[in-house]
Amino acid sequence: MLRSRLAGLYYCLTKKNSDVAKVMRDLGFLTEVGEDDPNAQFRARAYYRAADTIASLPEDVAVMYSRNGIKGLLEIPSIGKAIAAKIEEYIKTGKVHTLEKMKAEIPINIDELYGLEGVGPKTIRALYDKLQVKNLADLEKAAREGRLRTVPGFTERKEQDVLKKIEFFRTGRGRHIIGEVYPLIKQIEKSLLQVAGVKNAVAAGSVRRMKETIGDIDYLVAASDPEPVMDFFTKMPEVQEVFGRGPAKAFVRLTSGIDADLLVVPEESWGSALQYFTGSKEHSVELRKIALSKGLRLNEWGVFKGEKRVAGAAEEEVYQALGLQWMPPEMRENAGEIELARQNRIPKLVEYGSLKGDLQVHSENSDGTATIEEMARGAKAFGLDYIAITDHTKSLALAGGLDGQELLEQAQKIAELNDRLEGGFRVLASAEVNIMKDGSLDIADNVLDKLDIVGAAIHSHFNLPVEAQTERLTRAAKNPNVDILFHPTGRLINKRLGYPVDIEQVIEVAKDTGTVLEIDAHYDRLDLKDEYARMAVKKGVKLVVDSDAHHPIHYAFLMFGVAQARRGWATPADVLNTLPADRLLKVLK
DNA sequence: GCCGTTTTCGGCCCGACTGTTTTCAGTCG
Repeated sequence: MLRSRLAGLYYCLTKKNSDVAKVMRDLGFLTEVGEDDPNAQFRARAYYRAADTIASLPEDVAVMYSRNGIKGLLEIPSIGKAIAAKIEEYIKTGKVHTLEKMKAEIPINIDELYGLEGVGPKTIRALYDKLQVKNLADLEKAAREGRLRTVPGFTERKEQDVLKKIEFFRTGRGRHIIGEVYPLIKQIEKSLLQVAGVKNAVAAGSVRRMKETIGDIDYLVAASDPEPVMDFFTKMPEVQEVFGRGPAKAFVRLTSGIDADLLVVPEESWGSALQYFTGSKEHSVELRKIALSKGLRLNEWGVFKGEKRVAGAAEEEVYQALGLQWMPPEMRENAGEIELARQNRIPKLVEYGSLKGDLQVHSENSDGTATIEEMARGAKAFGLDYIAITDHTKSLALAGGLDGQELLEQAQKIAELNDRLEGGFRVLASAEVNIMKDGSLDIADNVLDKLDIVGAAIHSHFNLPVEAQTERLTRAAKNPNVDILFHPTGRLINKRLGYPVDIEQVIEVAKDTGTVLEIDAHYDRLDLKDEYARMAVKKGVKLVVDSDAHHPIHYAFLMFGVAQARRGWATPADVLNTLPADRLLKVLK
């Protein structure tokens, strides 16, 4: 008895929402693949919905279960009796009988086959039944041997398509880091605006929502005659291959390996089309349900009452027709924003271009490529009023880290530079102090307290267990000289997960100590990520958005950091470097 | 499988594009 209770407790502590959500997604997927009855798609959808809900819960379902049992689970929307029982089973035993049975019946590699573009559940079923295709390798082999075309629905051409898609999937070109493709996206947007007859053009989709990575680019164009736009788009020099083209929609792959869609609508549908093409899908689905409940119908062409269009030209009027306040695209993830819109309580988010300073900037004195003065003048030209020079410290030898004496000398030079700089621009003496394995710092407190501002960061021992890593980070936060934790989770998007850390505990400690958490705006990092930024904002922990510039052109990264702050629902009051330097320093005292 | 100011049963978001379908299923966003 005791043993089983302990086992239960163990699972409670180890099953994260992402694990439970994965189980739900697998159940949904196998339901779609394995069952033919017309209701299967709705059961699958119920599983997917539950997965999404669980993934975005602020607290682990396992913890909620340990507190209130099944009853607690049933209070979660889109979780009913059957799914609650499965979650309970999973928390207690680490398995779900139904799922195991399905997996035994159709032993396919879900992770590999789910999400392969153009190959849906029905196709996967046919492939398994006819050719025993269980994974990507099987699929590739069957395609190469020309066996795919024996499956109904497949032709030689589709066989070739599958091979291309496998290649695309393998080379990891599925999702692109937004900062890497943003210039290209904007360049094409601009050239679409130049096409004769075009009234408006914008990259919608995840680009407009400013997600950290994007799957494809969704261009929306307003024009009365789609033909010339379609022609221009499919023949642009950036296009490698045209996948499809209808009267008002086209799909292409660009030479840079990213897919782009185009939709052309008349001006009177611009707003509804913009809403539709911006998404997220989940957000749009909710809007359409609201439309239905009001006796309306929402699609990309407008909001309709019967046959009559009652809104559609502007996004604002679409939301208004549904009884909702308009909201910034960065919030549209169906994560509570619709309820706020209903109550007219959408927060005023921190604005692009509203940052007055940048608190993580490197110079050539460590691993930067410009002098402090060049970084200062670059920041001024960019429109900032101050920067903090945060060169690395001595234990980061690779980056040419400074020791205490060198930091103090640098502070003296910064003071002299400030006298020389015109227009009230200010450079703050600072450092990106290295957090050691035990959470201590590599620079003495009697040096740190002479700097204007101190950031601390982890650059080593990434593989400590979560408890040790959390302790290490919170110990640094508790040092009264530390003002900011830089890039708090250490992740590199698409390259490195980041060290394991209990971010909720870090946020708790930051709240107690008044430590500020950074959103490092470098597009590789965007750390804190949107979700964690929102947790911090919710708890009242202050943020700063920094470029992590190693050259003056890197100040342009700040917009991606502001985007993450906005995705975290941060207002100007939540982001301290929207303040002038003197007020910022006062807050940090 | 979930859910209910029309319903505890019968719905479940909506439209475009593709292929070989000559009236629709599969897939996508």
